[in-house]
Amino acid sequence: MNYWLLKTEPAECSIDDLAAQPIEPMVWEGVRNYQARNFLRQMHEGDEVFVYHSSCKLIGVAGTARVSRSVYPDPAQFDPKSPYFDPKSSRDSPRWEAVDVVFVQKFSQLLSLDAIKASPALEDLALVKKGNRLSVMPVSANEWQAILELAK
DNA sequence: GCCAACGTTGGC
DNA sequence: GCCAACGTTGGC
Repeated sequence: MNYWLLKTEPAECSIDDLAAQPIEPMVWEGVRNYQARNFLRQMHEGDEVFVYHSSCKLIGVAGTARVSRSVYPDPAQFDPKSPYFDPKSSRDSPRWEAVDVVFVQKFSQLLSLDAIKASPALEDLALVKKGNRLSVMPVSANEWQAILELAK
């Protein structure tokens, strides 16, 4: 079992949107960065993920979800109406990947980016490394536990 | 809106 | 394959 952090803009897909469909999986589409895509490829069914709200007022980890379907071609890349459409991609050789995730929990209080930065246990978290803008990144087992503790 | 820190593109 | 120009991310 592995742990991950997925960034999302809550205006697009928030922890509340996930919570609103506790049974139906959410298609995690639109990742358009090769390094992030390569992490998607390493995700397995059952892996747990932090849902991180970015580009918004309350920045931080809002809750957790679980991978319910491992990697498959991102349907949005084939859809001309989608903002994630990629004309250079084809069904024969898709460029981009998606996974499905299902809601697990919303933290009673969002764990802010400030609190994450202030935690010595999280100083190596990829999220707070200088210049890291990946929307999909790995989280170690220790970091996973540390964040859960801080979110209590 | 600013801007640092990237990633991507395309001419050469 | 180099690299300048350009685009994007995302916190502030």
